[in-house]
Amino acid sequence: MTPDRLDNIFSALADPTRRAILARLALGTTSVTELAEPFRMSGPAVSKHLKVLERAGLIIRGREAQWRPCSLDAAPLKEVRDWLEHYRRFWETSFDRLEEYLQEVQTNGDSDGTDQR
Amino acid sequence: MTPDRLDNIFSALADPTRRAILARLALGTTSVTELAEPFRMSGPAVSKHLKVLERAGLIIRGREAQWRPCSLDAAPLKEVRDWLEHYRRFWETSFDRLEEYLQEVQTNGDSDGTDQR
DNA sequence: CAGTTATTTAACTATTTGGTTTTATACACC
DNA sequence: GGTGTATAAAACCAAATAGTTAAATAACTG
Repeated sequence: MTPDRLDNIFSALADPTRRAILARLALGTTSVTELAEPFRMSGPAVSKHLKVLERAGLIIRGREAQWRPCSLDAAPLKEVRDWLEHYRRFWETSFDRLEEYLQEVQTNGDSDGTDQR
Repeated sequence: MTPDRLDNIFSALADPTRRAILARLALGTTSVTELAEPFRMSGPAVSKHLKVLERAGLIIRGREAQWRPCSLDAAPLKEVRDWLEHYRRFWETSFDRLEEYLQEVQTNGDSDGTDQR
């Protein structure tokens, strides 16, 4: 609903480290240290990435002794899916005609540029 | 395939102005000036947003006299859709059990009475 | 209590981002 | 060629991002 939610979600996803963290969490809940292990990166750096993911609602953090286990929460991805849905027809049907149209616009010079369906 | 492609796509989508531009382009090809019109923002600012979208492959620019008409190219969104697909099961089936699990983790594992929400 | 482990916070730095204004380029029209 | 219009590039700035190291917090362990 709020536009900022998508901002947060997309920008959280715009980093390969964070996407890798999500991929790891898809295998199951785990600790920060274990999440950090595959990366050549300090602990605090990973901690910051987790904060970004948490702000986007993509992870949930528990508390278990001195560990803060992280779990995937894919609910925000549903919003992304819904947003994407608006554009599905563009990559499905009209792509070839779009290409044609651009070809025409680039060579020809008399349209008013408002083609669509 | 390359991880950087998704980086570019997601970060291009992480801005409300740019998503609004894509929404406008879904209605049809148009000029930079017309794209800029709804925003309280200078022309060069919009020009930069278009460059980001272009780098992500989300728009294609033609040339028609002194105009550079922009058109939507939704192909990169297909990659997003494919990436999302890996997580679909998480927002479909297992979400409730995830909630339960976290509930358990947060209340359990706390034998000396230190309480935390 | 002292020590160890897990994690976050603080302070700092370099780079990127999103905006500005001013200047340059490309084309159309007279 | 000179003028107006559409757009991009340059130069600049403030704020955000992604990383660092060092210190603080929180919990277990002996």
